[in-house]
Amino acid sequence: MFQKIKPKKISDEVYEQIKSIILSGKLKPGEKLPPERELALELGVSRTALREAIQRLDAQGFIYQVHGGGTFVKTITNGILDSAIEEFVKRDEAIFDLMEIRKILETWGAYTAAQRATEEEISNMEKFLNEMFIAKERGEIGHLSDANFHLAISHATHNVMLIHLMKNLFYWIEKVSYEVRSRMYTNPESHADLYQQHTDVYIAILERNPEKAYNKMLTHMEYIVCELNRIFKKNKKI
Amino acid sequence: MFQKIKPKKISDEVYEQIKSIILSGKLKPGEKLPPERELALELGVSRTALREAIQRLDAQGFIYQVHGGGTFVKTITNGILDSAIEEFVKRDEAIFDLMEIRKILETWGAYTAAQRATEEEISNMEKFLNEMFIAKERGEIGHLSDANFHLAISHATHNVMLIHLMKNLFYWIEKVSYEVRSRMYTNPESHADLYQQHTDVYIAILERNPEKAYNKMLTHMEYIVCELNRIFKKNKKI
DNA sequence: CTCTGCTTATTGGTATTACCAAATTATATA
DNA sequence: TATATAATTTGGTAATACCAATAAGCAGAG
Repeated sequence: MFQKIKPKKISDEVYEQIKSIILSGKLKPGEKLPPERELALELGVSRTALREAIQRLDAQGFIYQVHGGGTFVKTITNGILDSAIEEFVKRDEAIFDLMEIRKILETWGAYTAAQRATEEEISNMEKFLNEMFIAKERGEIGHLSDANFHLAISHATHNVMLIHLMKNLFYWIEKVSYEVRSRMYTNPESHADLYQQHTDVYIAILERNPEKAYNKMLTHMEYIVCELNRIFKKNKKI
Repeated sequence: MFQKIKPKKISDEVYEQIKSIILSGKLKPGEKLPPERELALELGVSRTALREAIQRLDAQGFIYQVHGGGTFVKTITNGILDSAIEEFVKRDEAIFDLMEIRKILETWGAYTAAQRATEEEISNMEKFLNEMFIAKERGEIGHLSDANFHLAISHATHNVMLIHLMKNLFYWIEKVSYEVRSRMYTNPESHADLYQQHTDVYIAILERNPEKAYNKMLTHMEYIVCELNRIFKKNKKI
């Protein structure tokens, strides 16, 4: 009934106004904003509050500033700059933290999928497995099918939290798959190894063998971590 | 041959330093940064330059500020969990899916904490364990200490992603603890059982026994799920 | 007329000081 | 022990000053 009142900072209001003007097209990419001192007067605020708004606009990729030159609207084709989670996952170290999380979630996921998967869900896994095979034969990377295969397994757990988690992590799962797969692009044997590992997981789920599914997924995850260690030339405790 | 020289603003350097500290896990979600005047002195910059850095960190989702209260590290994994959390809000039963995920994350967490915990982290766990004891003696519910104890274990894994995820889930962990504990409020024996389970986990970590820590946490989690089943009078596949 | 170098003006970046306002903590009182 | 009040802490904004990078204007040489 009652909404919590969140008082707005002056710099927040300035930020919203300038952002709105940019997004509406009134200020176009490359165009210059009025000089800070002038704009502050126009808005009826101090340079401090204006600059704080401008820092936020800068951080999110709307504008850029040239010392002594002026403040300009950025072209938005580059998109908004990375959020905190994107900055976080971008780092090599975070990939290993993510792999630790994935290992525990996805081994359990395989175990539980072997118990709970419907025929349709198993078919869905097979579909992505087939796509990986085709990609292998064609010399394609196949990272999208790989990530989708893992997502299909999480669906088969019927755990809505895991499904949401895996869906939201999908972009980074795909990225990891890409990193690993593009390195073994030229090595058909590794490609075949990877395909075999996914097949082993699939067969264990098909056989309704939870322990086997768990172990096969564990083997796969550890293989990925090894490859990542090789790629990043790092040693991380797992 | 020649690289374009991009001079760094002071506020950019401040931003990079604070960001790095957060991403590395040295500052954990919910933790407070030093007050601005103090931090500016420490960094040897003006409050103006510091605040400009802080606005950028805020804009990207690393930190948040409370007027009169302080500057705090934000949970970075909000985007990963928001849609899953919406499920709990909609359906009470979804809490069982959360418990499944907690079971696997926290058993691994206990295992890994037993391997990696520093003395300070173990002390921190003990602090919350003591608070639970005092709550038990005083006939208080003690759900906040309970949830903090679990969070402290996740801190000891040194997995930054898990730390943020567990902090995101803190409210729900606390809520589960409250539901379970307030039912056994009048039953001193159950209260003692719960305290004992937490103590067992703590001792296993103190003893640096990963397998034992894992098993004690598993026992604890299964106990909680049983209690929740009783409370919800529901039968859910585990 | 064009190019180069120098000077001046403009504009972003930071520092300092002061004060306001919201939250937190400490203290006094019922 | 609980509540109300006062004091302190801490973020938010304003004003002023000055530094530093860029842009624009101008003079002189070729």
